[in-house]
Amino acid sequence: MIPIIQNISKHISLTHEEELLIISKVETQHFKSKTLLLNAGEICKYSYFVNSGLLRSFNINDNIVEHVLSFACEGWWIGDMYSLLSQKPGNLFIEVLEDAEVVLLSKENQELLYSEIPKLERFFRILTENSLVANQERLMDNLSLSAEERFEKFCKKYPTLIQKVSQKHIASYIGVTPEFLSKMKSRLLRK
Amino acid sequence: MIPIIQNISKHISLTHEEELLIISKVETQHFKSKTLLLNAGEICKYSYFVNSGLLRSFNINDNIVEHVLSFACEGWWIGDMYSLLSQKPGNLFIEVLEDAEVVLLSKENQELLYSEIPKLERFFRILTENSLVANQERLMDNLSLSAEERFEKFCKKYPTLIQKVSQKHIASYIGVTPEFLSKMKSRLLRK
DNA sequence: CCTTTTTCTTAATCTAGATTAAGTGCAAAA
DNA sequence: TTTTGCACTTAATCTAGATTAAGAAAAAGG
Repeated sequence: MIPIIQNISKHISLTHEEELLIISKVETQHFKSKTLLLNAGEICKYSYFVNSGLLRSFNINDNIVEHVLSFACEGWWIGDMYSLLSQKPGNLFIEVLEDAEVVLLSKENQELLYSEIPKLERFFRILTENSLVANQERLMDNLSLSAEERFEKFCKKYPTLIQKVSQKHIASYIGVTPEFLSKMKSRLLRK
Repeated sequence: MIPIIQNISKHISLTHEEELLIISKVETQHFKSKTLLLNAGEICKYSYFVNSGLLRSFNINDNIVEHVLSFACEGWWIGDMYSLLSQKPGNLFIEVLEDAEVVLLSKENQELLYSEIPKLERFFRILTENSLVANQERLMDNLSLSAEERFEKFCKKYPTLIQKVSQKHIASYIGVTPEFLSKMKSRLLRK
């Protein structure tokens, strides 16, 4: 079964015609590691659904430090929500970390699909709600937990990512320097 | 015009019957300052829409330190999204900071309204999307900006809240101690 | 009105995590 | 095979912001 249809079917049920319509409105592309799907300053045109491989979104602040907003591997959606919704230039980069097969859904087609298949409003509502819940938890964790606690939580929550993602990107995600993460790791091992 | 209908009408258009149906499914209540609408450990039953007054949601970590997740004044929605969606006990408190008139929409009625007025899926999708965008920005700001920059951004973004919200709650929202916010303020004034 | 409680300020001291710097290991290019 | 460039480690030093403490100011409550 086609992964993106499978993903959507987790929350709503689709007729065969609806499935075909959706498939006709997306395109699948392959990207090599290190490709930038989106550059800061650009307007985000697509929602991306990952069939295989690994992506990340991040920004770069005034001091030229990168901060990872999210990772996306198999079965995850990624994009620059701000830019996609407002159709203004965003601050996010989206980069391929491991050769990836990605399904692209353009904003226009997404809106077209909303009008053809109103149930999709529900699907994306639920998707966004879950994303918001995860984001709120991460925000509160950043406010109230120590770096070590955040790291341990990350390991428990995303065991598959720890294998795949380089340490410096994990450091950036949990909000510490790579040096400090390295220090924490050896401290944790010594226990 | 009824504020909650006005709010919903910002994103979708409602017939008169639909308006009446919505109104019949919500209840309006008055709460005194310091009332807790929700306690950590409880299951959140309602989405709250603020007609007047001021609320905040916050959690308390192991060290008994409070962290503000959000404020809500006139025209804003608030709730414990995690608990509301999962119907599991949450970690958020929702407290009244200024005597408030609040519209309560129960989860059951919200779902009933989704089936009666499918357009509402769209409304809450958009509401959640906007909330997610704001949350992502705040998260990235916490990762990449200094406390002073976060404070200045807060002042620009929520000029009305600065008047109403006590300094210790603003400190908690931007992620510093009240002492340090006080120090920053006098430092900024000296410039 | 006065009393009590809470918020805010100021200042000294402390620390988690940043910065800087130097070195190691390893894979890709050449 | 050498070289070049990352990713990671370790360690010394530094700093933004926390903690502690105590007084001043404001607000709440009788």
